[in-house]
Amino acid sequence: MGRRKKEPAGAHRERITAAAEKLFSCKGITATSMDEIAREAGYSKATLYVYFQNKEEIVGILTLESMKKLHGYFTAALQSGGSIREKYDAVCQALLRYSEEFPFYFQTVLGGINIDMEHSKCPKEDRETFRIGEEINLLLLQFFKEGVERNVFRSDLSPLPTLFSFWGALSGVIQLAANKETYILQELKQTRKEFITAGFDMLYRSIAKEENT
Amino acid sequence: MGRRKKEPAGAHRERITAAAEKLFSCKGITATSMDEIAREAGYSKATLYVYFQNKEEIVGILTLESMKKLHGYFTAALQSGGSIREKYDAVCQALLRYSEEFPFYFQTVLGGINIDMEHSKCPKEDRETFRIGEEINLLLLQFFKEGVERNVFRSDLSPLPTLFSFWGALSGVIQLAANKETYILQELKQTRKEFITAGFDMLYRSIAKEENT
Amino acid sequence: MGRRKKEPAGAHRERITAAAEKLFSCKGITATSMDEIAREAGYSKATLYVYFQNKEEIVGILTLESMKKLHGYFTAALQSGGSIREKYDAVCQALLRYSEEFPFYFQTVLGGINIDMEHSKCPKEDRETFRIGEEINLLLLQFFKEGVERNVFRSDLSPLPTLFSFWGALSGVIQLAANKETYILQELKQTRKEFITAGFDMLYRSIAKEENT
Amino acid sequence: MGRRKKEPAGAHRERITAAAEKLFSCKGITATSMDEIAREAGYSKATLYVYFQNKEEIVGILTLESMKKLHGYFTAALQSGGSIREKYDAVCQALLRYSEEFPFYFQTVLGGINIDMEHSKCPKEDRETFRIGEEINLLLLQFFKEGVERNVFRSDLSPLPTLFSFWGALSGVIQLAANKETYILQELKQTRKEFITAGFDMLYRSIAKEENT
DNA sequence: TATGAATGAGTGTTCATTCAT
DNA sequence: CATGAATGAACACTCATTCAT
Repeated sequence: MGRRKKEPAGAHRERITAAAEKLFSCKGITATSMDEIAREAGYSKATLYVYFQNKEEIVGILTLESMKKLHGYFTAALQSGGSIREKYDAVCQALLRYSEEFPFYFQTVLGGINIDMEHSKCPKEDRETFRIGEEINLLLLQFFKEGVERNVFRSDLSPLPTLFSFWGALSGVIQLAANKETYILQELKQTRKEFITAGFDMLYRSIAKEENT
Repeated sequence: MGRRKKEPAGAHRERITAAAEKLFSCKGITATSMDEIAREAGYSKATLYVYFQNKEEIVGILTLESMKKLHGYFTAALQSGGSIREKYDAVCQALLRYSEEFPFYFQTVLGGINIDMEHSKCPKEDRETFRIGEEINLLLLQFFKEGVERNVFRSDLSPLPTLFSFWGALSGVIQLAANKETYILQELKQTRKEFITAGFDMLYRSIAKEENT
Repeated sequence: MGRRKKEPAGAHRERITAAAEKLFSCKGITATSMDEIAREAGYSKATLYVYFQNKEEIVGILTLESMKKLHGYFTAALQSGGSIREKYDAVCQALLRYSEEFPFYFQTVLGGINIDMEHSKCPKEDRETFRIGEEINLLLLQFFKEGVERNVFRSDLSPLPTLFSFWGALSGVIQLAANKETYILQELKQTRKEFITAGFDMLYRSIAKEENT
Repeated sequence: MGRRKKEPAGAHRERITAAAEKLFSCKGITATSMDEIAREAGYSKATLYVYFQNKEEIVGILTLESMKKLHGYFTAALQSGGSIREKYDAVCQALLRYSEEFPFYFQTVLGGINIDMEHSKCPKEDRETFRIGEEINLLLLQFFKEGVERNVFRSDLSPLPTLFSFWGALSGVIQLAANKETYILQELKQTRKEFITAGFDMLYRSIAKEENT
């Protein structure tokens, strides 16, 4: 009868999420079946349902984890003392790194996080993901405002819309670079990294004051 | 029951692709079944396979069609006499319009068109899609060069990489605006159109000469 | 085999059967999983199999227990001194009470108890259930005979078949009342109890002598 | 396996419902899987879903069909000119016959038909089943009233509640007879039919005027 | 040409049960 | 004794695709 304390969620959950993450990265989320995750993790399919309620929960947990990492990357990028421009580069690199580590959540994060996230019905992982997303927005917003105060970023832009537009643009460049890597290499004679770096550079002008470009 | 009159096979194909397009736009490509397409088009499911090898071919054809339309939109946008800025706006609106009319091909076009497109194995529709994509690139490249020549666009940017980066950025803004419409409305107090227009504006600075912003 | 010096294993079994009974009453037998029983009882799922061979055994034990209760109810109903009619009412109320306390065993008891009950293969609980069922039959049979002797019940009916028919009829009325409670309320403007009481009344005439109705 | 030739529309549906009915009768509805129905009908499982939306639809159709038959049996029983008593017997036999042909719908009909049947959401088969059930009620109600008018049935009973009680009692006798057939044979030395007939007889007294018993 | 008929290979999910520790 | 871990077998349902006619 002695109730056990909540154990630090088992190594099983991690093995399973690791397998799922691997497959999701390769083939995408919907194209990955629970059967495949089970096989990859070395369990039977039924075992997955011992540790997770359903596929959605696995996806949700992985999305949350990725979001936490992204938050960490951004925090690190912005805490590094340095010029606004240096921080800008660090932020861009942070998002790039994230997109490489979590290609499919990158899409989800770009695309899917929706309205009622903070409201009732959805699983707590998703709500937490949303909350961290909001924190990230705040982080970047403060950075933008700092840039404006330091006279580096343009002061005629309203911060929040700019932040969102910029986020979209940055993600778009990264996504395109990922999707057309070979094409870029062949036609532009550039590596993906070179291409993206040039893209980040280009986008910098859209928010920087003229004298700082 | 109703045997059709003899019609050019093309008419059947068009009826089918029209039905498919309608459904794809509403529910997405993977969420649309061949059954539904057949019902919508007024044919039996088996008939679809008389006119198309498989679902992929239908998607490919529709992608090609959408690409042709995009080409048309861009051509029109650039032929309209006007300032570079006016053409810039027209080009942006063209892409926006395309993204609204063909939300799912927009993603495909952004994301999926791949390496061996010009090579052997893939269906000729996909190759044609690729070819028109190349033409679009050319179109936009000429516009960019014209802008540079007219001293409106920056001359320190290498044209082709800039074109691609910009394409990615633009698409990213449009995509984000579509995905987060409600969020934007609630948090930014902006309609999607307002948000996107501001985004296009912002991005203009990334390629325009300082004195022209 | 004197080996139960320590914790009475019976206590565990009781906790488990109590949990099972609670859930069976709420959701039905098949809709209740071993997982839920274990959770409700505060044990691990595997532990259930320490104390019970399988789910069937739990059901069997609970059925037996319910049968014992029914036996008790009938005994009490018949021991209360009183007229035949009063005892009749008490017996009916006893069955009604049982059907309310054990809705699912009621169905089992009505429906399922079968042929080879007294023979070899089936678990001893089921055999015991059967035996008590027989005792109940005896009890009711004596009551019927008493009624005949006292000139209250008709003497032209052969006791055993009448008993069974009557048992079926009574159960049928109770069952229908339970299943159509809402319907009865809406169409008949009667509560379930009122309906059932009237039903018991009606059925009384089928066995009572004319001058006693 | 082998492909079928063209057949009159609905032949497939009939083959499938026939197979389903057979299995439902043997093993019960929930214990019968779509796989088994398919095998029994000589189709693949997927084929079932060509002809029926889901398992529920099959059940619903079969329930409706059985209800129609029951309605027919009752109508025939009541149209046969004859005394009230003769009609009474015919009605009882009709229900008995129904219970033999459709043992599981018998249970459903006894038990499950519920409140909102006539309302919005449920499939049209279920609504139709409900409607026919209502018609049956009317039929039997008229019969009861006729019996009262002809001074054969007791006039002190309110018709509708009596009808329902009686329906429950009758069904209960039939059900018990079906479930305990062997037991009855062994202990009562009666065939099921004999037992049931005696039961019907017994129940007749519960509604008949004394002088008519 | 057009289709009615049919299905293999999945999909996520559930659950009673086993067994090493 | 108790359980954490694991699973085989089943479930209802889906869908792109095939083929005889």
